[in-house]
Amino acid sequence: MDILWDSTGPLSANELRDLLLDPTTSATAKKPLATTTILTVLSRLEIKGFVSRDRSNRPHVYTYAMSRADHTAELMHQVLGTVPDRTAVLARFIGDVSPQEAETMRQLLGAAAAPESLSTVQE
Amino acid sequence: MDILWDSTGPLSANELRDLLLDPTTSATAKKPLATTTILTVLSRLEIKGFVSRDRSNRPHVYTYAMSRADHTAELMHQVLGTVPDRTAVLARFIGDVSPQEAETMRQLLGAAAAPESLSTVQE
DNA sequence: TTACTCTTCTACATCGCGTAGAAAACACAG
DNA sequence: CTGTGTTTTCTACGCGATGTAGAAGAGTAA
Repeated sequence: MDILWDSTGPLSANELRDLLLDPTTSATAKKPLATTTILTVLSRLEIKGFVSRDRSNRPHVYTYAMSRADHTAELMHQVLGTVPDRTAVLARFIGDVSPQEAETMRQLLGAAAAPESLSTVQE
Repeated sequence: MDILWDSTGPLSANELRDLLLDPTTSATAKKPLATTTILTVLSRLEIKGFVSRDRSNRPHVYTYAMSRADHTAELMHQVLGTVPDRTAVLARFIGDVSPQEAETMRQLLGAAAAPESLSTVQE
């Protein structure tokens, strides 16, 4: 569901529907969906704050409210937030990342060492 | 649901039921649940591999199959696995942890630097 | 064998989600 | 203005997961 959307930019329901048929943009080749289906889904996503829509022009165009990376990171934080012992979880988590990713994280952490430089890079 | 369980050790359904009433052990003060309810839930959790049960003695006792920390960490990995650009997500994720936690992670990463020392500490 | 405890089976309501039809709201050509 | 095609909203259905529990079956100690 989110998968469909998380890839592209501002789109109308019909454009989105077409993209879903296109194997180039949609990994899992889908069967055609009714436009209303798309609309419904988008509405629900809007309610949940995952997408924002521009109502000014008739074919409303929708945009994600949060980049996929942001959203996923938030999810991870949420998951992490469900436990009392965050450190233990982080230990397990880190124990399971690939060496490359560990390196990546080390760098990221090094960079964000000072609380001042919290300006996360916008992609 | 998991919340109820994730706190304690090997328990029987009835013990668990009682614990759920006890505000000491259960954060959100609940209303009494039927024992069968507990059993049902435990069975379902067993099917999903979240708990294991000892059938040898009559009041079967149940234990979590995975520590909460492990489970949560796994969840986080799962979430992370849903995206193509893991680095971006990690960047956001790390950008949002508290300085203390960042420090913790730095240490954890330092420790696990060499691929040999993958022996995650068992709690 | 009985009486009591524990477990399994079955069931029902609710919820989120994927899907879409019917109807309402629009917008533009005549 | 009015019809006609497009877009959006309302409503709905099926499905699977989940919370809840009663009825019935299995075990066990007396």
